[in-house]
Amino acid sequence: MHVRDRRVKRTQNLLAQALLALIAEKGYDAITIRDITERADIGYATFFRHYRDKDELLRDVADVVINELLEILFGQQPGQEPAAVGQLIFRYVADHSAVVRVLLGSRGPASLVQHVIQRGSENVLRQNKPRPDSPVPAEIAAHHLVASSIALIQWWIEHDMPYSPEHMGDIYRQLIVQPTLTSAFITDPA
Amino acid sequence: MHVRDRRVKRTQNLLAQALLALIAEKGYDAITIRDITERADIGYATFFRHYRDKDELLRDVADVVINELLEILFGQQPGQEPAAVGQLIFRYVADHSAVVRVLLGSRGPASLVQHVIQRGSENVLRQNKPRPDSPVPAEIAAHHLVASSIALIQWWIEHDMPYSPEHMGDIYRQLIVQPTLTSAFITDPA
DNA sequence: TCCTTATGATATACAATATATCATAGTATA
DNA sequence: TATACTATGATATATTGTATATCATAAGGA
Repeated sequence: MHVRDRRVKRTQNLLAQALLALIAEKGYDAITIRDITERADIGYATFFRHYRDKDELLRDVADVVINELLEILFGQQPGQEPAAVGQLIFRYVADHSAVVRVLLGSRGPASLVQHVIQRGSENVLRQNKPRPDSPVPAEIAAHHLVASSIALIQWWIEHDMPYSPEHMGDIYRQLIVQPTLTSAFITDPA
Repeated sequence: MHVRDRRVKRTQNLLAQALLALIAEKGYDAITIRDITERADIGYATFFRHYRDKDELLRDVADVVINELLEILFGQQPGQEPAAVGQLIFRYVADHSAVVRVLLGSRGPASLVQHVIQRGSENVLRQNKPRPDSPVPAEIAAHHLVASSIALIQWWIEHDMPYSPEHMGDIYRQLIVQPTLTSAFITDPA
């Protein structure tokens, strides 16, 4: 597989850049393929010579970022200090925040989940007293609590609920509630 | 505000039921408004007399579930045992799994995030040894690790990165890595 | 240079959204 | 129960966006 035709590379690059710019401007759903091709200054029909639809283009753009992040997370030799990985992740995100923001910025019905997390977090903050000396801000802890609860529910549902609600309640407490409360909130002695 | 016109109630109910059924059949994106109205046996134009678009109908359906879940989580008197809340959540989800599955079932670009979580989880499982006696299954722990990492990144990005990568690395370790590793995996003594 | 192929411009078929109109049937309320 | 109200169904239509085909031209690879 030699070097691709320069024209193909150029076109796909222009389309990718145009998509990212447009998402930042008006969100993914509102974008038409004509929007993309006009912004990229590319013929409309040319789009379909490269991608079946918008989603396929987005996937192509995302793959680059995904692979780099996975490389950071798991590309290192085993036995290396895993303590620094956290910093590496957030440094990478900071360096590529424009793209990451676009890829994580959910909208449409997906923003429903975001809405739930938002409302849930506010409730958590309202009903818990933050621990003053904690390095974990209460706002982050609340967001973490709700977001990972939803993720856990999501896993359970998508795997057809293989464990009982009681068992899941245990997991939920051990993996999410207990660590979050002890590290960021003042636990109420019942 | 008296009781609404029975016809309105009936129409909106039929539309909601039709939407849920169709999502389960072929996914949200593939559904057209004509699909919904035909399934509901409702005139096409009638849809727009109630909702601006598909998303508005979905939001309407979702609000019911969201409010019930928040009620379970935060509707109780303070000072009550918070240990049982986990069970309550998962019991509720089990009882309403059809709807919850639909609402959490991400689509379009949102499914990109799901894809990343999937790939990330596989890597975590590959590179860590599960603790045999843990009540937390390795598969769940891996999913939790990756999903809540992404959620944390999402919070950071959406709040314009108010803390340094080093600080976020600390939070990440304390809130996510350390609890997950100690409860489900055999920690490698460096 | 010569052959290949990607692109631009254009036309067209098609699907889906969104709105308007009007007769009819179902509802609320006095 | 009679009356005024309004939601609905059926239909037509304008508009927008997708997807594909064709052909001349320009750019690229060997």
